[in-house]
Amino acid sequence: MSITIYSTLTHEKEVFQPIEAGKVKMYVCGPTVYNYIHIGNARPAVVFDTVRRFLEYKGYTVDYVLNFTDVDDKIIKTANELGEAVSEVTDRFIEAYLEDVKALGVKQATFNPRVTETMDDIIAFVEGLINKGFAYEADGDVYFKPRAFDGYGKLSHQSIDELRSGARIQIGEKKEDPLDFALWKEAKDGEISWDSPWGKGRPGWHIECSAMAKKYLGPTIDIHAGGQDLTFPHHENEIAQSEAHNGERFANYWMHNGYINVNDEKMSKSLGNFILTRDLLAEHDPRVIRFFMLSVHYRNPINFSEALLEGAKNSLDRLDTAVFNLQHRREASMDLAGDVDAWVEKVATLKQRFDAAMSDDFNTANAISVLFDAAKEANVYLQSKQTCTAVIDSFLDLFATSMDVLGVGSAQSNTEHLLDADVEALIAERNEARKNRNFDRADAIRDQLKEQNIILEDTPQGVRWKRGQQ
RNA sequence: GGCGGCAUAGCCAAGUGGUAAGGCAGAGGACUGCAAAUCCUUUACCACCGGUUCGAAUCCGGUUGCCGCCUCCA
Repeated sequence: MSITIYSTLTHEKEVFQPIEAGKVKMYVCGPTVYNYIHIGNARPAVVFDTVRRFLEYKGYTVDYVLNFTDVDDKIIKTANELGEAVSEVTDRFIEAYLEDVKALGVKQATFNPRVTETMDDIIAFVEGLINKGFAYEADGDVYFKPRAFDGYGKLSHQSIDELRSGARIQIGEKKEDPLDFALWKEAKDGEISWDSPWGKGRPGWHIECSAMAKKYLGPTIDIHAGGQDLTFPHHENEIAQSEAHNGERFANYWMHNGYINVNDEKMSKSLGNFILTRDLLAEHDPRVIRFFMLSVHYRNPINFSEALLEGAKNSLDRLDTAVFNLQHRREASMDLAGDVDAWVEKVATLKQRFDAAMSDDFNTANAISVLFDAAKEANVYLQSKQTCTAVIDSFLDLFATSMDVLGVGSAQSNTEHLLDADVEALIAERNEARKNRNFDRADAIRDQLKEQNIILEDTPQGVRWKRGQQ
């Protein structure tokens, strides 16, 4: 089954065809590291990690590049305010980013390049653009001329003249045209800087991604991704720089995720209405946060609230409980003939449906609904008087692999840890009491254990237990 | 002003031509000593008005409302 991807370039779903068979070159714009990330920043990390996981599940080798912008105005400002070196600030927040994102189940990128470590490539890139006539030096600065690049505006679907009316000329600008944007900025006094053919300075924002993508993935990449707000100007400029410089198509598929909103307004650092990822992680199960983000298609906005997160938790509980039911019942199952094949076939169909949903522009919302159907089927099967290990295993395998694709793993088994001997003794005593229809005593024991956060459940296959909510 | 997106049950959310998936919450029932878990049943004039079509939530035009980009932003 082929995978389709909605590309911002065409506003259509396109069949995914990698440049190189079996391989995917993917570039995701990473954070500017001057602060802890909020959950809006976490969404692309989670979404594109899921894209990557699915591609890997389909057998592709994915080269996944996520850059860190570790020099920029805001970083310098933050460093000055804190009285720290730029590198102290960036090291700290890069580490924090990686921690946050790891907690959310995001796999490590193949490469995590930093601007400050890619300076030679960036400078060479800028030189190349000047040599080809797409850029010019102006008193220590270097600017790119969008008008020199045929096709500027093709990603954001704006014509160059319409853009022009929105552009502003600031006093003291050295630009020839208001549309021009900086590739290199001359250093101000005392500012962190690098030597270049144009004097001391540092790169503009957009050039880093063009240089890094080329360095780590080559002139043409398969998928370039990022938040919707990067479409213009950032990605538009990247295309212009890269295609002007390399003379070939920059990226085949452009993916942009929607925002996380608070009260239907975009969550952003500038609006100040953000929720820090680590604050949320401190109070909620990371799996729930990730599941919440994936319960909506990645291109649609998500409205955030505690109530909605609670709903996501309850939903995920249903899947976890189904897995728990399967695991528990597996112990009492056996090798059976009967309608085993029919059930295994049914599970295979569910798996195909999951695949189909994910193949359709990574429709995680639909993929998750398939898992709920699977939970229903599994529970129906578990009502059988006798269950077959092979069927249960096929269900368990379905949940394990598909939840791994979504990056929500299966919940670690609640019964992983053994019980204390005296708890075991109490359970035994309760079983005896129930046998003798001494329900007062049985219920007292159940209540007592509940206070220790151990929940007892009587099933036809005997009593089972799990840890309650903490 | 230019460009783009969205409007589906109490809530969340899929669904691009054939009379509306899934989850949460609610109600009723079954099962259970009681619970839990589970199963069954139950809830939609798809923002509004026109049009195209045998047939539209889905396509076209218009209206209203909300949001975003055009400036740092995931």
